Amino acid sequence: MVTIGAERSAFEAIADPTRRKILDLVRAREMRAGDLAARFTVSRPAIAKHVRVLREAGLLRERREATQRFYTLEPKALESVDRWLAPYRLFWASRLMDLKHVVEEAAKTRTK
Amino acid sequence: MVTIGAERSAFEAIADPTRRKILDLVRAREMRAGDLAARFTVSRPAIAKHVRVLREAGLLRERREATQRFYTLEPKALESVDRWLAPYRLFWASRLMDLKHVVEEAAKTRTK
DNA sequence: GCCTATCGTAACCAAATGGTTACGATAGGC
DNA sequence: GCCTATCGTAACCATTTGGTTACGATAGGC
Repeated sequence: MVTIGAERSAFEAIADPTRRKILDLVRAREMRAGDLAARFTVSRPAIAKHVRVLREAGLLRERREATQRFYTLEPKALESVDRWLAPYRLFWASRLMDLKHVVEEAAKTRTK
Repeated sequence: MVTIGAERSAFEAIADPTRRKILDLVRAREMRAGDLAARFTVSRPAIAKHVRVLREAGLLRERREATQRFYTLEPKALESVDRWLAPYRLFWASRLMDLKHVVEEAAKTRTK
C-alpha cells in the first residue's frame, strides 16, 4: 500500500483548540477557507496550516470551485477517537455502579 | 482563583500514543511507576514525564507508599473529551439517516 | 551506618509545532 | 491585457515537545 501525502492521527489533530473550533464550525455548515479565517484572530496562512493538518488526519473534505475552497466535515470524522474512548465510558459506568452500591449500603444501614 | 501547578488540557494529553497506552493500562488496574515504565521501550524518566502530563490534565491519580508510587485512572477522566465529542455522534447519526434515505429511494425506484 | 530499590527532577538536545511575512498560482471582471 | 479576489506554500523564527543521561531524595534490609 502506498500512502500519498502525510498520515496524521485524529488525536494530534484535535489537540489544538483552534483546530477543534474549525471542526465545530464545519460541522454546522460548509465553509470557505476565507470564512474560516475570518472567525479567528490568527492570520489566514495559520488557518490554512491547521486545515492541512485536519485534512491529513482525514477529518476535513475539500471541494474547489474556481479559486475558492469549501470545507466540510468528513462523514466519519473522529470515529477513531470515539472507538478509543468507548471503554472509558464503560469505566465511568462501573464507577457509577460503585457509587450506587455505596448509596444502597448506606440506605440499608440506615433502615437497619 | 489560584491555580496550583500547571493546567493542561485532556486533548493535549491524549495526543501522544504513549500516553494513551498509559491510560489504557491504568484503566485495567492500578500500576506502579516502574510497572508502567517496564511496558515501554523508552526510558523511565520519559514515562515519568508523560505521567506528569497526564496528572496535570487531571487524568491520573497518584498514591504513594514508601518510595513507590501507584497510579490509577481518575474516575471522571476524559469526560471533557466525551462531552466535546457528543455532537459529532449526532452528526454521524444524521449521516446515517441520509444513507437510509438514499437506500430507500433506490428501493422505491427498483420496485417501481 | 550503609547498601539497594524505587522514583522524580534537572540539564540538555534534536525535532516538531504554531505563528509570521512574502510570494505565487489561478480564475473572473472589465 | 490587466487588475483584483481567493487561496496555498515557502521561508523563517521562537517555543514546545519528547527523548536522553546524570543526579538527588526517600525508605527498607541487614
